[in-house]
Amino acid sequence: MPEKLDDVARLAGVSAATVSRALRGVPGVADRTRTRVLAAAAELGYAISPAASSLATGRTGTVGVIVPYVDRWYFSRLISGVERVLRDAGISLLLYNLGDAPGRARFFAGLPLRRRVDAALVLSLPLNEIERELLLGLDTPLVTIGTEEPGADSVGIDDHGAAVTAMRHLVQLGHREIAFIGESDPIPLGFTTPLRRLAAYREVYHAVCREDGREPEAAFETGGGFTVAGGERAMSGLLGLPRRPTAVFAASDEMAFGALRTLRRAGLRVPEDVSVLGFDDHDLADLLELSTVAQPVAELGERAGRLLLARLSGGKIATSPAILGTRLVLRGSTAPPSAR
Amino acid sequence: MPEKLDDVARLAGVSAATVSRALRGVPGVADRTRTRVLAAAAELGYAISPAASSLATGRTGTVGVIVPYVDRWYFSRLISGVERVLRDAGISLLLYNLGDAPGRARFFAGLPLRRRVDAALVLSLPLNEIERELLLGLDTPLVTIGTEEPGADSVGIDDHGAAVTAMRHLVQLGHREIAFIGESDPIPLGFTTPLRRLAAYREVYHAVCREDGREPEAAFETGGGFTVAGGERAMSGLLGLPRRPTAVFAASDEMAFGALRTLRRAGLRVPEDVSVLGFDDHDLADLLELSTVAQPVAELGERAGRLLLARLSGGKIATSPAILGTRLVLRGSTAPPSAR
DNA sequence: CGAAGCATTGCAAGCGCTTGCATCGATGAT
DNA sequence: ATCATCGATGCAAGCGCTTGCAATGCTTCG
Repeated sequence: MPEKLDDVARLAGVSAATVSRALRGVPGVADRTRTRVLAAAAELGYAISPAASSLATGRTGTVGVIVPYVDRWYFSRLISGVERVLRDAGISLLLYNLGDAPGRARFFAGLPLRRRVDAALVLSLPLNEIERELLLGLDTPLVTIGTEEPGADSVGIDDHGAAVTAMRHLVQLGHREIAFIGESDPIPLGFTTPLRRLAAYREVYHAVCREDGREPEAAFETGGGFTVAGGERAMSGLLGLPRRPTAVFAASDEMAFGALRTLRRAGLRVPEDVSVLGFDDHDLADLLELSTVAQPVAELGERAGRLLLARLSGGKIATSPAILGTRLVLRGSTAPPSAR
Repeated sequence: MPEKLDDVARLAGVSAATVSRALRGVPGVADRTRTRVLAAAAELGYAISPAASSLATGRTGTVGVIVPYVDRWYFSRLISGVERVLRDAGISLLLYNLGDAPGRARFFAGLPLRRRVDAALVLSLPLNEIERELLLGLDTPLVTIGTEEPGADSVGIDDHGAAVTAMRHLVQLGHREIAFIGESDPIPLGFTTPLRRLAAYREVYHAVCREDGREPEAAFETGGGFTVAGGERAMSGLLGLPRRPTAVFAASDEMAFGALRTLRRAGLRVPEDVSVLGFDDHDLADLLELSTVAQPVAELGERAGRLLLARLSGGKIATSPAILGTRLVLRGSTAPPSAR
C-alpha cells in the first residue's frame, strides 16, 4: 500500500538509486534532478521504510534509553531533557524501564535493544561488569548519566562536593548533631549516588565530632529509600533516638518532604526545632520551603543527549565526565539550632 | 560481525528457513530439530536482526507512545503503566514527546513513527481531525487514554462524574461560594479534560447559586495551567476578589498545592478559612493532607497497554471506552465553612 | 504391496533501500 | 577536432529474514 522508492523514481523519471541519494541529500545529484525528486516524493507523500533503510545501512536512527524508573521526578526530568535534543536531531527514543531487579535481569538477558539502536544511554544506573560488557558489546556508543563507566561517555554532578557543601552549611549554622537520610539497605539497584552523598555526610559529621571530642552517632545514618514514605519513617526513627539530631540532611527532596511531615506531626517546628536540608530542588521544594542542593536535571539530560549525538557523528569518547554545577538553595527549612 | 541466521543454520545442520521457524516457535518443525536449533542459537549468542525481520514481515514489535509531556506526574505514571505491560509482552516502546504546539506540529508533519510501529498510543491529547486521520492512516491500531476518538480504542475515567462528586462533597459540607482552578486560556494543546471538569464545576456551582437566588460569580473560574505556580497565582487572584470563595476546587493536585501555599502565605488556615479540594491523588497529596479525587493513573496506562495488545493480536476495536473508577479521598483540606 | 497422506525440511523469491562500480555525456585542455 | 576528466546517473548486488511451494521420506490404509 505505501509508496516505495520505485514509485517516486518512476514519477520523477529517474532511477531508485538517484531518488535514494536525492532524498538523503548526499552529493552527486544535480540540483534540477533533486528538486524534481523532492517534488515527486512530496506529491506521493512518500516516507522511507526505516526497516529497509536500516537493513541496508546498519543504522537505525534510534537510541535506547535505559532507566530504572520513569515515574520518579528525577528520571522523568532526565528523560525529558534527553528526548528534547534527540528529537531535534531527528532521532527516535526507545525507552527501556527496568523497574526492579528481576526486570533488570530480564533486560540484560534479552538485551532487547540489540541491533535496534545506534547508541545507548544509561540513566543513573551503575552497571556491573557483565552488564557493561554486554552494552559495550553492542558496538555502539554508550553514554551514562550519574555514573562513570569505562568505555562510556558520561555526564554528572559532583555529588560528593555538593553534599559536602550542604553539610558545611549546616555546620556553619551551628549544628553539631546532624543526621542523614539516604538509601535503605540493601541499596535497590546498586545505586552509587546515595553512597557518595553518605560519604560526604560522614566526612563532615565525623570531623565535627572529632572537634567536639566525641563519638559520632551511628544511628544518625538512616535509609529512606528515596521516597516520601521512607523519609517519614527514617525521621520517626531519628526522633526516637536518645540523642536527637538538630539537623537532618536528606539525600533527596522527596525524603526530606517525608521528614518534614513527620516533624510536623510530632509537633516540632522547622527550622526552629530541627533544620532539614534536601537534595535535588524538586518542583515542590519551593512550595514546601525546603532548603536544598539544586542540580540541573533537565540540563544533565540535554547534555547527555548532545554527547550522544557527537559520538554518533564520529566524535571520540571524552576522557573525563562532564560535570555540571550544583548550588545550594536556601529557603526556610534551615536555621541555627535553637539556643535551647 | 554479529551472527546471522545462516550461521545458526550451518551449526545446527539445517536450512535457514528451519532456523527461522524453530526460533519463532511456529509449528512445522520437529521437536528434535527445534532443540538442536535452539542449542546452536544459544551457543552462538544469536540475536535476530529486527530490521531484517521487520522488512520481511512488516511488523516491528514496537509501539509508539505519544505524550504531551513526560515530566509531569500524571504522564510519567501513565507511561510507567503502559511500559510495564508492553515490556512483559516483549514489545518495545518508542517515546514521542510533543512538548508544545510547534513540537506537536513537527511531529504530525514528519510523523516519525510512520512504518516504525505496530500501533500508536496517544496519552490525554485530543486530536484534531487531520491529526486523527494521519494516525489512523498509519493503518495500525490506535488507542487513546483520556480522550475518545472515532476509530480508536480508549480508556479513561468519568471526569465529569468525578468532578461532580467532588463538588457535591463541598456543597454537602455547607459551602456555597466555591471557586475553580482549571486550565488557563487558551488551553495549551487543546486538552479537553480541564473543560470537562470545569463543566461539572459550573453545573453544581450554578445550581447552588440558583437555590440561593443569586448570580454565580464568574471570576470564580480561574486558570492555573496545571502547575503549582499557576495554582498559586490563581489563588491570589481569588483572594483579591470582593466576594471570596469559602472553598476551592482545583482540577489538579499540583494547582491545589499552589493554592495551599498562597493561602498559607496569606495567613489563612486550611480548612478553617478555606477548603481546598484537588484532583489526581498525586504522590504528595498525602503529605500535604490534601483532599482529592483519586484516579488510578498507572492502571489507566496498564489497561491501555492491554487494549493495545488485544488489538495487535487481532481483537476488534471496542465500541465504548473502558472507564475506570475514581474515588474521593478525604484528608485534612476540606471542612465545613467557618460559622463566621 | 502400492498409493495416498502427512509431517519435515529446503528452495528461492521477495521485503525496500543503499552503494560500489560502470556508463554516459559534456566540458575543457591540447 | 580529439582525448582525458569529471559530474550525474543507472545497474545490480547485497542487507538478513520470512514464507509459499515443492520435495522428501515416512506412516498408514486399502
